[in-house]
Amino acid sequence: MPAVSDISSKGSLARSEILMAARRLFLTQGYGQTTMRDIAKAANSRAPGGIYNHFPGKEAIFQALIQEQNPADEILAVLETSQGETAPERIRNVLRKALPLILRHYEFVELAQIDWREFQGKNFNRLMQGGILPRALSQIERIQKLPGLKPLAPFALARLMVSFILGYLLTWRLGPAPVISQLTEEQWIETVIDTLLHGLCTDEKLG
Amino acid sequence: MPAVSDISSKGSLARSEILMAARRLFLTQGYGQTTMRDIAKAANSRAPGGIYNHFPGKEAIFQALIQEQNPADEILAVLETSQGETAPERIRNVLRKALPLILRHYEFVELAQIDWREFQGKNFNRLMQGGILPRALSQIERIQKLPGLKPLAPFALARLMVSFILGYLLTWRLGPAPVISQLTEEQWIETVIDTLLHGLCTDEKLG
DNA sequence: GTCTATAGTTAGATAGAC
DNA sequence: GTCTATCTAACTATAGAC
Repeated sequence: MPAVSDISSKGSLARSEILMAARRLFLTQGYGQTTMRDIAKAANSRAPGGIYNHFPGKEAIFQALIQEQNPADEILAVLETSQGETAPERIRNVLRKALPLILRHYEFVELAQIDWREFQGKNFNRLMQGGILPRALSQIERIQKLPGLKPLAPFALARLMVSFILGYLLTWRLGPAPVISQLTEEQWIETVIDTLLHGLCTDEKLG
Repeated sequence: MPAVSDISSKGSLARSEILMAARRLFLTQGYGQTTMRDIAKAANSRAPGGIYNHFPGKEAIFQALIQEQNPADEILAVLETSQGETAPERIRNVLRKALPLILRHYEFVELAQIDWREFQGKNFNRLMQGGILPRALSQIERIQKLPGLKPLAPFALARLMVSFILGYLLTWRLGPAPVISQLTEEQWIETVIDTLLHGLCTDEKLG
């Protein structure tokens, strides 16, 4: 039996079947509406009791999803390997890779939302405390010091970039189809990046 | 006894006490963790059974919160009364009013989030179907036709503005204190609006 | 219209055979 | 490590006195 604290024990087939079934149900039905019986049945019709050989309880299943199925490494890799001599080039290159990447991991955004509503963001914050947040912030601060940007307050670029990414994700998910289908995903991404870098206005300053 | 479908029956003191107590608990503990007993106790130590004189069940309390405590009218008023000859002026005027307004109603954003996770956005969508979404979209489309903007796809301004607003709200709520406290709320708002209108880059085009 | 008391259900979790 | 069977606790909702 894998010990509760044995994070590395992902080898068990049953364990990952339970995780996958729970993930699907949490995302489609919500956490509160999903019972241990639901999870057991969805994980190859197991017995509910058997789940407790792998997880001490329902919340532990959710915690494992946040800890083990997050895209943090991929996103940090994009930030830390981005190319470009000027800040605008770097920002464009980062967002061109990061936006589609996060879109592909949109389900994790929804898990984070569940964590926020059900557990006050406890599990997501714990994940961030593991060094992810400072690593990301310091990378963005480095970009902010490159040439090509207007003067900005400390961390302003970080907030604006995160703000853009979140706004893009949520409007992608929530926006009514007639709006979203106006452009392809690639076209929307270029539009968003152009707006962040150069704004909406024509060059003759009016506003 | 107020009929279940009698939307106008907000006169009852007990009813609004129940709504306020439920709202507070849903926001702090989450919907799933809040029981009818909790709500009854928080609403002046009522008996749980008494709640059923005012609402047919727990979900009906939540529905009433979404339907009756949304800031849609105020936001539409900002859109529909905004001044300015050019698009950039209108955008700046709208966002200067709308961002602080929505920030003051941030709790409603959280209620919408609960609706999204617990009820697949059913109640929020029902609210939008009542004419709010088309009214807002048509106002933004009118702004997009004013002079001063680069050419944009249909609805692109709408998506970008909503995206900006959502990103601003969420980073305000989720951002770590060291980042958010760099500027005052007014300064952040001006920074966000300037970025949306004119971009992050210096005027010599580099990116 | 509000209370007490409770019915009826279902949840998370456990025990012990295999 | 998985099963069956079951425990205990908590839930929503109802019935009926006042």
